[in-house]
Amino acid sequence: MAAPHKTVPKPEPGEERLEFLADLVGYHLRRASIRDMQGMSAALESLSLRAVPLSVLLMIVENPGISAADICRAIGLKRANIVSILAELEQRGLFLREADPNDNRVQKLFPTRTGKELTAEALERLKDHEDHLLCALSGSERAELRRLLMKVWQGDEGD
Amino acid sequence: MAAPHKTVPKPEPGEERLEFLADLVGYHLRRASIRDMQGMSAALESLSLRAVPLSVLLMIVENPGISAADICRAIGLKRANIVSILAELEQRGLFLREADPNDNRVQKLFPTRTGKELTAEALERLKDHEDHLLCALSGSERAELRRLLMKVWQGDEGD
DNA sequence: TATTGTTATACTCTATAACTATA
DNA sequence: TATAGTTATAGAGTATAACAATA
Repeated sequence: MAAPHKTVPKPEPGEERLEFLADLVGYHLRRASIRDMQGMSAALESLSLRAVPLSVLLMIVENPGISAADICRAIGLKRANIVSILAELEQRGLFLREADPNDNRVQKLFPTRTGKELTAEALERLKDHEDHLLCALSGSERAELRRLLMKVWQGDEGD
Repeated sequence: MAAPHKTVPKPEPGEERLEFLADLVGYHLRRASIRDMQGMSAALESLSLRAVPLSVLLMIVENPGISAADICRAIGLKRANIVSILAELEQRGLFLREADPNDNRVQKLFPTRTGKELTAEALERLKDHEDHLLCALSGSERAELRRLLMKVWQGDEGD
C-alpha cells in the first residue's frame, strides 16, 4: 500500500513537500497552538509569569480558598509539580496559605491584592495577545473556531 | 479594570470556576492540541515512533535527497536537536546518508524501503487517529476548522 | 486504607554556545 | 564571513516513588 515516491524535481528552498501533514487538521492545530503559546510567553514575559504559574494563580483568584490538590485536578498538574510553582508565587506575595479548620491536611489558598492585580494585568495582556493571534478572523469566525475546538477536546467525554 | 472577585459559594469538586480561560479561543486551542498529541502518541507507540521523529522521516520520504538543515528549517527544529533523531532513524535502517557532490558539507538523506513502509503505516494510523479526534465534527466542519486554523498560524506571515 | 503536601529523581523536549570542515 | 553537521550543556515541563501528617 506504500505510495510510489518518485524522486522530487528539486524544490526551491522553503518549498519542501508536506502533502500528508498539510492534509491533517492535527497539523494545523499544532502549528496554531505553537504560535499561540509563543505569543502567550511573550505577552507575559515582562510580568515574570509563564502559562502554568498564571493558570495556578488564576485558579486561586477565581476560587479563593481552593486547595493545591484541587488546583492540580482542575488543570491537570501532578501534585508534586505544583510545589515549586506555589513557592515562587508565595514568595512574590501573590497569595497566602491558611490552615483549613475542617481538615488539617489541607491549606486553603487566598489571593492577595497584589496577586489579584497582577492577574488582572496578565489577563488583559492575554486578551490583547488573542486579538493579535486571531486578527485574520472575523468575529463570527472566532466564535465558530471556538465552538469547533470545544467539540474536538470534549469529544473524549463520551469515551 | 480588575473585575471584583467576590468569595465563591463553595463549588462542587471538579466544578471550579474557569470563566476567563473558557472565554479564550487559545484555551480551547491548547486543550484540543493536547488531546491530539496524546492520541498521536498512542497511535504511534507500537511503531516506536514519536511525533517529531516521524515528521523528520516523513520529510525524507517526501523529499528524497533533502539535507538535515533543510528539514530543520521546514519543521522548526534546532539543528542541534535533529542529530540524535537522525542517529536513531539511521540505526533502525529507515534512511541512508549520501555525500552531496556539489557541497561536501551537506549529507543528502534518502529513505530506504523499510523507511517508506514504516512511514506509510504511521500515516495510516495518524489518519485513523484524526478520524477519532474529529468524530464529533461533520465533513464540512472539519474543512472549516482546518481553514480557520491555517489562518491562525499563518497570520504571522505578514508581520 | 486514602489523601495532602512535600522531597527527590528522572526523562523528554527545547535552547544556546562552541567546535570542525567546508564554502 | 557564513553554513552544515556535531557535541556538550542547560533549562523547562512532566513523570513516578516515597515519606510524614492527617483523615
